[in-house]
This record gives sequence, structure tokens and C-alpha cells, in this order.
Amino acid sequence: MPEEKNPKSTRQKILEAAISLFAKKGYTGAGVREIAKTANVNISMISYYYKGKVGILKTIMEDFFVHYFEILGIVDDESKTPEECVRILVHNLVDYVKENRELALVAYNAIPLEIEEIEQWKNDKLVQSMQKMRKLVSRFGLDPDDIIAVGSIGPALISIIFTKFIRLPVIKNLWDIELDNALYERYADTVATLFLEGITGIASKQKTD
Amino acid sequence: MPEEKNPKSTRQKILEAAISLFAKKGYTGAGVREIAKTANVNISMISYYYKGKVGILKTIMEDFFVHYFEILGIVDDESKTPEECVRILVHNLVDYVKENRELALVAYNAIPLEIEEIEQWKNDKLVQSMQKMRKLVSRFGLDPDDIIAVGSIGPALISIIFTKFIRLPVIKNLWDIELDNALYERYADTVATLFLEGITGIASKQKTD
Amino acid sequence: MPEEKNPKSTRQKILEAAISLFAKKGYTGAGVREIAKTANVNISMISYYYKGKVGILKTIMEDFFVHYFEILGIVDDESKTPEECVRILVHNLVDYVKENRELALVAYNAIPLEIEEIEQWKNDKLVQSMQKMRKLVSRFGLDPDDIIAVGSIGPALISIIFTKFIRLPVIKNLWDIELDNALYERYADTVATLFLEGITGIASKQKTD
Amino acid sequence: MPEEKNPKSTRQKILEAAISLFAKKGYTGAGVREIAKTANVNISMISYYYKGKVGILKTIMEDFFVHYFEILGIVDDESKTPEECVRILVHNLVDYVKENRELALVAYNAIPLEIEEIEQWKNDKLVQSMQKMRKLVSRFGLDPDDIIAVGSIGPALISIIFTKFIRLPVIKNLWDIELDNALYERYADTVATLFLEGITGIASKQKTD
DNA sequence: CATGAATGAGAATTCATTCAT
DNA sequence: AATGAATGAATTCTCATTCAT
Repeated sequence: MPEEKNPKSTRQKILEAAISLFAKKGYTGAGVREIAKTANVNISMISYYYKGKVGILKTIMEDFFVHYFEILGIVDDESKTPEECVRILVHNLVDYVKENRELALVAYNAIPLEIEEIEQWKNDKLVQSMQKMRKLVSRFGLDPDDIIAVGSIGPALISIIFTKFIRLPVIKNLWDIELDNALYERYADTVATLFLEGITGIASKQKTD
Repeated sequence: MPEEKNPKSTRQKILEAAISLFAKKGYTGAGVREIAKTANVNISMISYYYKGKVGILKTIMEDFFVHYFEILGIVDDESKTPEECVRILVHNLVDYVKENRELALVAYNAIPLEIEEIEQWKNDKLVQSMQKMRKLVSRFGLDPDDIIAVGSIGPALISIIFTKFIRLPVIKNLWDIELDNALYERYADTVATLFLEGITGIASKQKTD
Repeated sequence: MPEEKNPKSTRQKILEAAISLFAKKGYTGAGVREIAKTANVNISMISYYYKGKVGILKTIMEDFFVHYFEILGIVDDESKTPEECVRILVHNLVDYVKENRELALVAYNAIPLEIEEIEQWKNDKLVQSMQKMRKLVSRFGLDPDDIIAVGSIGPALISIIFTKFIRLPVIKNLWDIELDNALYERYADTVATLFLEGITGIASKQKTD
Repeated sequence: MPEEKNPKSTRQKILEAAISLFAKKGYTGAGVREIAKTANVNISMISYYYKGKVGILKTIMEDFFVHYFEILGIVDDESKTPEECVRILVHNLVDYVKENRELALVAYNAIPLEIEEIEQWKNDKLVQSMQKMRKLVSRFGLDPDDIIAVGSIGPALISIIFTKFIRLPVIKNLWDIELDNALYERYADTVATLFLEGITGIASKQKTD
């Protein structure tokens, strides 16, 4: 992990501090002064580098969506079976969120928030995301205009993965364990299985209706 | 709901305004002044009735958890098959969240937030919740000490349902439809099926390992 | 101690709570809500009985000054020697403050406060007090127009006694003892001696100048 | 006092305004808005420089206690007779309070107040002070474990001086005079004499008991 | 690039008082 | 007499941002 090449740049220190604090307290709950202090950086630097607090959030969300859509791209890979797509999708998503837990949570949790400056942009991303999901479920033979199936199953997959990481502190607290890579592997497998069996069941049921 | 006669009580007006605003902007994002104004109530009344902003959130979350655990209680009903339990659980949960969408979202979204005053209380609730989930999955023949299965599948079910409602505005925006009761019924069925097929698949896989 | 004859009157409960809280936190530092709560009384009763917060303070100060001037009256008793006057004065004052510690402190400490409603009245009382003191020291042969002597020695006597009681908590804390009547007797004697020896010394010095 | 160049610093302006207002209205009686306005300074600067209202009080009291203990240090000077010590002590204290009347009064009057944030610190200072006083009276041959003597005489000396300055406005009002340095000199002499004659009297009485 | 002071609006809470019942 | 709800101003403190250096 090339975490520290040179003395970490001010810009980067701000971003990391903000991610951590946003994750803990929510976007509105964390203040710029606190961020600056945590980052050990002068408070004005936030405006300087990010043009204000929303600028940081925007940066975080852009970063997130870039990777998110990269991972979602597998859906369009016609050379793979739908099952393969799902397994790869889940594994890559778990990998990404595992490595970028706080950033991902900040972005994911900020989604339902009403923040004027990024509202339109955010909605565009959500529409794109939903379209990918639509495509995914349709590859399982589900009717892409079935809003129940498409609007539920897609988001369900995503939410399962994210909720897991949102609840991580609670789970760790309950079982007092540290999750290693092998466990994450098994977790991704479990989720993929849950989803694949589930979607198959739904598809067969849909046909009988 | 015999909560209100007709000149709606100040206490109630505050609560409703707060739920609505918290749902839109998050707990930290909505201010007491705004709440008081929306409720058409003097700002001091918030402290008077709820001892401060957190007091409202606490009230909301208490209300939520009371109903949530009531619904989760079905898990302990040994006279029903696990499949029946899940179907009832999902239907009741969908019903509840449908009728109390904003309240449920506020409570659900506040869960990962670090809010000192209710941190301990909140953790207790989460532990209780997790234990119910453990019981549920164990009734499907899954090992209750398998943290991957228990810690993932249970929360998954819950998160699927809530995310659906969190994303409702987006979905409505995309498809431009109004969900009626029949659709909610189908939605609950779909989720239950997804989950039941999924868990069965996982259980059978666990045995082969 | 006839502390509770009938259920103590609301009026009285308010007064006692206020005295205690004013003593600890100062007049502005203690709030009416706190007073009402401590007195276990409805908050409106404060306005009802005392026409507001200042009303309580005024009552306290009036009570204090009535007793204070009663005790100071000994100064005018020509049938007693100045020494006797001082010893009686000190004893009576110590007795009074001992039995009404908090009330006396509230009145004494509230003196430099700027509270419009009672400013003039308070000043009148202080002038009266000063004049008594002037008379007292003049009976020891001191020049009553010597503002240094009169303006210093008189207040000194009073301040010695009050400061003692103001510092009581600190002293108790330091020595961890409970003061009984015998100790208060000795204390009064000590102060009287200090003062008498002191004033005699000053008088003889004044003459040599 | 090389504290200020010429465009008086914001920090300093706040402090001076606060001292003046605290002196007039008491700590709780003066508000931060009023202080900021008086200092002609933005209200946020109070938190910025002093971390809140108590921060100002703490600064004031720290300043006070530093000088106070400096002056009290004379007590430990074994090269001087106890009488000399008292005379120097009184003179220096009078000088200090004369030059820093409001600051000294604020600190002195805040001593009996219950202010959570500085309670422990304050108590430490009072214990130190009492120990100095103990040493002082013991040098006059008084038993340092005699709580009446130590706990009364020491504080008495201090209270005499401070009360004088607290009452200054009243005295000026009564006699309509301005006190010059010569008068302050005489005042210090008078207090020292009062105290020395008094303590001698007590000491000789203590022996006969 | 970085600093620290400064701004002014806004945060939540508490204030003493009043009113209808 | 007593209650509890309500008021509106005032409380302290924090907010994100800006600016001159």
C-alpha cells in the first residue's frame, strides 16, 4: 500500500480526514473546522482546494461513481453468462468497498440527502445505475419493464453489500472478530449465491404468473 | 391511529415536521428552527416537549424499534414454518414501512450515525436485532455461529426492504408511477421469494462444504 | 429545628430554593425554572408570589437588611461602652449569619450587582450602614471625617464576618471539620478582639499624627 | 505593561471589555454579545480566542492568582520580621488592586461562584492561598492548626482590602472625593496597623487560654 | 501554498414571563 | 392557588467562508 510517498499532500490529507468524519457523522454532521483539524491543515485550504465543503463531497462521490460504474460495466460483457456477471460483480464490489469502506459509505449514505448543489448530477448517476440494473435482471429473463422486479432486485443487491459494511462495527462488536480476506471471499460467495438463487426463483415464479 | 383528535397537538406537530425534515435532509441537516417553522410552533416548544433535538430523534427511533421488534417477534413463533415466518415478516415490514415511510427511514438512516447521547441505547437495539436474525437463519438449518451467514443474510433482508423505500422517489421519478397496494403486495412477495430461494441455496451449499 | 410544621407553603418553598441557588450560583446564574424545580413548585408561582425573579431578590435583601440594622442598632446604645458594643455587635452578627448563612450571602454578594429595579434602594441601605459605622468608630475617639479610618474600618468588620461564611465550604473542605456552637463563640471572640485591638492601635496612632 | 502596541489587539479588547462588564454585572450577568459589542469585535472572536465565556473568566482569574501569589510570596521571606511581611503584603496588595481594580474584583467575586468548568482549578488555588495564610499567622506565634485563627485571620486580611475596593463607588458617592496615592498609602498603613495590632492581641490572648 | 484572523449568519438551547383553564 | 402550555427574546457557541499577508 503506497500510503505515504512524500509527506502527504494537503489536498489528500483533507480528503482523507473528510471521508473519515463524513463516514462517522454524516455529511452535515461533520464540520470543516473539524476536518481541517483532523487533517492537521489550515482551514482555508478546504476552500482553496475544494471550493468549500460540498466540493469535498462531490469529489468523494465522483470517485465513488467512477469505480462503481467501472464495476457495473461487467453487466454489458456479453461474453459472460449472467451468473458469471453477478459473481464477478459481487466480488469486485465487495473488494472495492472493503478497500474503500469509508469513502463508499459516505457516497452511498449521501445519496438520499437533499443537497442542492449536486442534486441534478446525483440523479443522473442514479438513473444510469438503475439502467445497468435493468439490463442485468433482463439478462436473467426478467421483464425489464417490471418495475417491481427491476426496481427491487437491482438495488437489493447493492444494498446488501453496502449494509454489510455499514454494520461492520456492530458485527465486529458482537462477535469480536477481525475479517480476513478469506472471510470476505466467502462473504462475496454467499451474497452471490443468495442473489442468484433468489433471482432464479423469482424468474421461474414470474413465468408461472 | 388514535394519536390526534383534531387541533393537532403541538407535540405531535413537532414530531411530524421533524420526521419529514429529517427524512429529507438527515438528522444533522435539518435544524430546529426549520422544524418549528414547518410545525408552525414556537421554537422553544421543542426543548419543552423533547428536551432538545436529539430528544425528537430518540422518540422517532424508539417508536420505530417498538414496531420493528413487534414485527420481528414472528421469528419466535414455533407454530409456523420458517418459510411462513419470512413471508409474514416481510409482509408486515413492508406494510409498516409503507405506512410510516419517513419515520422508518429516519430511524434506519440514523443507525450508522455517531450521536453520543443515544449511542449506547442504539447499540443495544442493534444487538437485539442481530440476535433475532440469528435465530431466524438458524431455523433454516444454518449454523448460528457462522458469522458470514448470520451477519450477512439477516441484515440483507432488512436492508433490501428499506433501501426500496429509500429509493422510492428516484424510482417514481424514473417510471413515473404511483405504487398501489397490489404492487406493494407483489413487492413483498418478490422480496420474500428472493430471500427464501436465496437462503435455501446457501443452506444447501453450506452442507456440501 | 421546626423545619416542617404544616406542608411548607409554596411561597416559602420558592424563597428557600431561591436563596440556596442564588448563594451557589449568584443571582443571574440561577434561573427561575431551576428555582421552581428545586422548590418542587409550578414555575408560574414565582411570578404569582413575587412578581418575578427580582421580587425574590428584593424580598431576600429586605429581610436581610431588617435584621442587619436591628443588629447594628446596638451602636446607638449609649448605656454600653464602645467595647461592649463591638462584642455584642460581632456576636449577634455571627449568630445571625450562622443561622441564615445563604440568605446573608445572597444579600451581601448581590450588593455590587447592577440591577436597575433595586439599585437606588440598595444604595440607600449602604449609606445608612456606613453612617452607623461612622458612629461606631467615632465612639472610639476616631475622627468621623477621616474617610480612611471610617471608610475602611467599618466595612472591614463586616467583611471579615461575611467572608468567613463565604469561605466556609472551602475551610470545611480543607480541615474536614464541622463547626459547633462553641467554635462559633470562639470565632466571634477572635474577631471582636482582632477588631478592638486593631481600632485601639489605629486610634492611638491617629493621635500621634 | 507592554501588552499592547497601538491598534489594540482583538484578544485584548475582548479581555478588557469583559473585565469591565463582569465587574459591573457579575460573570453571569454580562453576556458575550454585550462583551463583543463593547469591545467592538465580532462575537465569534470570543470563542476563537478564549474558547467561550468561561475561558475569559479563567484567563482573568489566572492573571489574578499569578499576581496574588507573587505578592503572597513575601510570607516566605524569612529575612523579614512578620510585621514587615504584613506591611509589605498589605501595601503590595493595595497597590495591585488599586491598579487592577476591576480585574481583581471580578476574580475575587467569582471565587464563591459554582462554575463547573473551573471548580477544581479554583479549589486548588484556594488551598494554596490558605496554606500561605497559615504560614503567615504561624509566624506570629499562633497555632497553625487552630482553625479559628488561621481560617479567620488570614481571609480577614484579604477581605478587608478587597471589600474596600468593592465599596469604592459607594464611598466616593458618600464623601464625594477622589482618592490619590497618598490616601492609598495611608489606607494601606491603616489596614496593616489594624491587622497587626489585632493579631498581636489575639496571640497574647491565645497564650493565656 | 499556507497562515491565522475575521466575518456574519445560523446553530441549539434557555431565559423570564404570561395566559387560559 | 395552581397547572402546564406557550411566547418571543436572549442566551452561548459554531457554522462555512473569506481575506490580507
